[in-house]
Amino acid sequence: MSHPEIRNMEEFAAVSGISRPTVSKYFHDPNSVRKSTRTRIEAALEKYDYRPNIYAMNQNRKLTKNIGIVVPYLADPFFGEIVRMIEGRCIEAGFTPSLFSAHGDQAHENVILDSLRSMKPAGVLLAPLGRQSDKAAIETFCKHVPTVLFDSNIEGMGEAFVGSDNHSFVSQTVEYLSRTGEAPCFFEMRTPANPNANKRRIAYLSMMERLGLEPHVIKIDGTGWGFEEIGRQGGLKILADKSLPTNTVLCSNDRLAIGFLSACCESGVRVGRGPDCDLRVASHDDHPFSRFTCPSLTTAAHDYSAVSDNAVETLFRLIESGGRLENRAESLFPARLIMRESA
Amino acid sequence: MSHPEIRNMEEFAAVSGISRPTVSKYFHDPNSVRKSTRTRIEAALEKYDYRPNIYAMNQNRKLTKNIGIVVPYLADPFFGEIVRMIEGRCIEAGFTPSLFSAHGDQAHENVILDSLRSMKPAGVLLAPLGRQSDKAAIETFCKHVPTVLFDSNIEGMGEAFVGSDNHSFVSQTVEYLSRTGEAPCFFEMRTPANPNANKRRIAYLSMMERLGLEPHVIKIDGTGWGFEEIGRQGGLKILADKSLPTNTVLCSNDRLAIGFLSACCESGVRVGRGPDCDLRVASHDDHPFSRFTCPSLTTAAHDYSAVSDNAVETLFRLIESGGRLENRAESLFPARLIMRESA
DNA sequence: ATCAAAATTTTACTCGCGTAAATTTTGTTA
DNA sequence: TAACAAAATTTACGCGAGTAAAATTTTGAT
Repeated sequence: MSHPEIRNMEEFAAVSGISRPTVSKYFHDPNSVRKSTRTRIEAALEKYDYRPNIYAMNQNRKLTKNIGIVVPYLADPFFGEIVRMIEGRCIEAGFTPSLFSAHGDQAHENVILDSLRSMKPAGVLLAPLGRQSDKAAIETFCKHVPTVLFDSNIEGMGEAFVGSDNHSFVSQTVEYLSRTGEAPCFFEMRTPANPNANKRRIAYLSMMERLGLEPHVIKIDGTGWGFEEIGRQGGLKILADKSLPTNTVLCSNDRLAIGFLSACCESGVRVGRGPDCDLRVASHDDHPFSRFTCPSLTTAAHDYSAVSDNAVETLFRLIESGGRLENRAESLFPARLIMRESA
Repeated sequence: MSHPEIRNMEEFAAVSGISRPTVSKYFHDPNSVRKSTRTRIEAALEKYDYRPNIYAMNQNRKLTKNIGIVVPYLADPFFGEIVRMIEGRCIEAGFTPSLFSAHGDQAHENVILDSLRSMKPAGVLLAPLGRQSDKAAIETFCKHVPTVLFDSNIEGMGEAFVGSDNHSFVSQTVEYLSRTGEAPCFFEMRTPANPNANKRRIAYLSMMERLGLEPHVIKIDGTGWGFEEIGRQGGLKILADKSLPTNTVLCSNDRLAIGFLSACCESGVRVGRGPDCDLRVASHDDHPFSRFTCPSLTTAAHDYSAVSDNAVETLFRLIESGGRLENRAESLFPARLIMRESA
């Protein structure tokens, strides 16, 4: 343990018999000092458990080793999963990730961007709220901080976008559903929080047209980020109305589908592809809970790790090239159809 | 916008015609300077959008305005919910919350505690991994940083604990289940990640004894934080074995129950309290998804906001009293029985 | 108008570390 | 073993603020 308390790098350098700047070098890269020096520093570290003051460290640095991660809604385990992978990659690369959730609120997102700017991070991975985002605020932010957008794209903002290819999701589900049974209608929120929803609707319409099938889009009411409840209420309503045009429902995303399945259960509608079933339900995202619904949810899966890895790698490239890239690249990863019991 | 770029508080003070230390005071509390001064500073702020360097700010402060929030597993929306409430309270009170998730990993938890120490936070709200936690690391941490434990208690660590009263959860569910049908058996992981699980088992046993009923504890295998999958696998097994001693299953927590329900669905076991049902299933936590299971899950609910509010208030008291409290208080909040369709 | 108390502002010094430039050490070659 | 370039270390100075104590201004009562 530490007999005398070490207060700063000066004192630590003294007790380890090395000059302070050399100790400073050591903390930035242990391999940048002679082996004998390193050994002595590490011996002293054992005895005195000193750690540099991060505030003093970052004050005089042009670029910190911080990386900001911003997601729109952490109570959605989809983002929990993504964050876990992204944080891991950042730490491996020697960065310090800072996590923020807008919790579905625009004002909060702006506050986050604000405090993120003052952190002078090396870079930021931003999954914006989407429709609810304050575009001007995000644009200003991206001008000052090297930013890669992910999950949800906002045209022209950030130095790059990494996400999933919505067309790939929908084309696979629509193709599968219409090949194995009645063509699906499309179940979505009237005012989706997220631009991905719009792309999915468009993909549905174009896919149906290509297959020569008549599209049906069912728009349900509801605002906010409680998608399950919105899906459930919307589901209860259309099931009560018996207004479904087909026996196959394709939900825009898994969280809506989870709510819809709950409505089916409550309404006594049997979901599945068996002969005794009333309805087939499929969806998109491969939400962490989608395999535990009843019946388990047929869906199209994000390539979580490809998206995470690519987002992080893109950000690292961006940081290395000084915060700007020649052209704003959009990387879209294809989906993988996950066949389960619901369709 | 800003004609000349303002680089530091010195320059900003110059353009606003005030001395730098006064400007410094303003940023710590706008009401601590004369109104005329404030007006001039705010006018300058409009023109030059300057913001103090947080690293320089915190370097010379004995106490920062940061609050650390650590949870064991963010992909669990239970923690997403709690975090949302806690962050809100911290921001209201003028603190800056920093969020960390151990992602179910001890090494990661230790890394977090480590980097948290170097942030010199005013206080930390820590929901430890539990059984997987490195007790020594947590003890050391708590000696250096004012810490309030929440959700999952570790005897004697931190200056206080705030959580839910496990006995209240279990007594209500057991009482309800045994009053309205067969007495429940208790479904849990053989090696629970979390001390709450042990308290719940003990509460089950004592409650059953009090009611003069024979207890049955079913322990399923599995490790890690993928509780749903563990519950599902365990469920599939005992349903295949037909080894259930009663027609009523009380799961230790909702995530296990979600997996168990999925197993029931897959095995064709009808869950609910109706006459045509095979099994009743209930649980504890009121997980955000528990109302969307099929059938919806009867459970005992945490008082989310009471726990969040109390944890934050306790931490504020702790900070105000200089980091130590006379005695380590444990605040436990009772559960509320939520009757849904599954039991 | 006067003056002491209170509130505010300024002076002056500190904090802990980054970093360029100067210096010393190390390793290699002749 | 002398010479010398490369690597490592030290010297010396700066960063952007916090903060105690001194100086000043404002306030309020007479």
